[in-house]
Amino acid sequence: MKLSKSFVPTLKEVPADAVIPSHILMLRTGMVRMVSAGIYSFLPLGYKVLRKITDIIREEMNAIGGQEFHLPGLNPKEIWEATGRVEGFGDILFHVKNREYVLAPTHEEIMAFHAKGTLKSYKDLPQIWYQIQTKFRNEPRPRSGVIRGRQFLMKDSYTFDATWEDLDKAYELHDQAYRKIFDRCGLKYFVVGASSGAMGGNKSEEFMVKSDAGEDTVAYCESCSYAANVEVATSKIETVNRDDNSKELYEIHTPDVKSIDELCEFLKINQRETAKSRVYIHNGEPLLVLMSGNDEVNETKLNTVIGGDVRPGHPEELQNITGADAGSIGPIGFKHRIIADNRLRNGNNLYSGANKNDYHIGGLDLKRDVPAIEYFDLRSVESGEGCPRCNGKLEVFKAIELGHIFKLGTKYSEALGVYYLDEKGESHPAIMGSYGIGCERVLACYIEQNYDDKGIIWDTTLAPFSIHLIALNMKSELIANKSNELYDELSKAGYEVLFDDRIDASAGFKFNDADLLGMPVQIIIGERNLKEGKVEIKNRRTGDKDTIALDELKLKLKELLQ
RNA sequence: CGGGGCGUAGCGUAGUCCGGUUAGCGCGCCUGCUUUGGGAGCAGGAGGUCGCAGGUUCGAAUCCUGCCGCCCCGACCA
Repeated sequence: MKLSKSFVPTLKEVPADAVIPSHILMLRTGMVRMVSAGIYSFLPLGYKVLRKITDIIREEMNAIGGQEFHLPGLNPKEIWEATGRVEGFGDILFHVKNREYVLAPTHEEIMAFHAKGTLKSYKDLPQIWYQIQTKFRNEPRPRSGVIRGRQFLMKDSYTFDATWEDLDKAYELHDQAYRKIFDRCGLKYFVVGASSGAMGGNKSEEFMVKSDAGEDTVAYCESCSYAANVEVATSKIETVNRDDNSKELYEIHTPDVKSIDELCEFLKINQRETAKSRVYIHNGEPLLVLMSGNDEVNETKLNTVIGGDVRPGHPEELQNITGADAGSIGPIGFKHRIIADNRLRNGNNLYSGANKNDYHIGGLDLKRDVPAIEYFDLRSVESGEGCPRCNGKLEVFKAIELGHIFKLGTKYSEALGVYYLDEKGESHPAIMGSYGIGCERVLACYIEQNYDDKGIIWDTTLAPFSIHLIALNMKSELIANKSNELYDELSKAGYEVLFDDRIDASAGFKFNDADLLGMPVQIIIGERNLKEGKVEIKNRRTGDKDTIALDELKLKLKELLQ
């Protein structure tokens, strides 16, 4: 492709609205342009890369027996009402104003609709159906460029099986296919076991990429690949001491001491000798949660453990319930349910609030003084804590979800009537699985992992072009002729070549554009070298430059672009 | 939906607090000449509903009211 005739609007300056590297670089390289919040147009260069990603996905899906569909984005609302998901999705679902249609945010319903009455016998199963289609979700806050959009491209597949064992196989096939896809795309990713949330169903795994732009926080162990969302992650930590002798309870005057840090400072003690109190309102009743030192209450874990409605108490409520303000609350004299984090189990000689402002108590023995206490895992793991599976250390960081595989079960087949007859002629709902990949996220994550201060660094697999041919001065007849000749020759040899044949762009301008666009190999045609029958070849990733004879070029390219 | 920031030419911005000529600058764009190994030089030129609507005023980018849009943090989220 000749740059002089192409629409590749690169930007020298950083657009004000872009913050994360992938967003900035996708705008600067002219891959995408925003139309509205969370709505992007893909320009030719960006679309070329997106196509390479979907081609890889398609190949790997076909390899496990997937059959590609093309489904409508516009869906009758009726079908969505059948599964209760008009309500389920709520404001996330886009509604069409002048018809009873919705814009599909995913396609379980439509796939099940097609399966109904056609997958009639166990002999028709299993099936793997997939599509690569635009989804619509009215995200309250689109962000990070293409990573969270209101309209986005997703590969979604759905499996229909007769038995749970067969579902396991379909799930396993997807698991393997996803690993191949992300490996081929050159991404560093990891896999997290997750709860399946609003999708309904049993087991699920998320394929994640570490990134500050991520929306999930995960704990990961480098040595054994343990990975879990912090909402469920556990770690190996030391529990608090239980001394041989329990002291008696005693009151301490602690003026203006509110936080655990202040208490530790005031009493010259370690935070593990303290029990922090947090008051929640659970189904209308007060609930005291005790944590060791500065450990934070993980509200997701709390919710899972006790169920129902939970919220932190308001300041006035705390005063009414305990007679004290936050910072002076404690378990002694608290007349409602008390639960504590496992770390505090059976601790004694602890310090805690006295339910009286400016007073704390010492000598607290949870076993003796709070007999009705219940222990649960309630804390969030932190970086540096021990991996629960091996002797490694956990790292806690933000991550982007690239793909998600679910064992759905029979929710949709039952709601939409996808039943088959088994060998005995008995009717059963088909057992479904659902598997998604965010295609633009693959692109954005690749860039997040492969850039430098000059621009993007493409590997050959996803690169829009493998060779960036730079003719330094197109007004020189020698250069113009030779570079055009090379362009034809390399194109015929099967290389995808981006030819910077712009007549008025200066050398430096072309170099910087080439580094920004980031094709794996640059071939630089300059007058000096050319007069000696030589060209320069540059490896974008390493920055290595070689001046080589023209007749060595093909060999060198083979070496660099294998 | 809560908090914060922003909206001036294609992009990046100054001016806004404290109202007063023709709204300034850099990049980009157009024309001509020169230049071509790391974002060229000179000369000339085009391009603006100052987000929108209303108000105050002799006079509004600037002050007031309402609305819209965009970014960030939080809440929410396959």
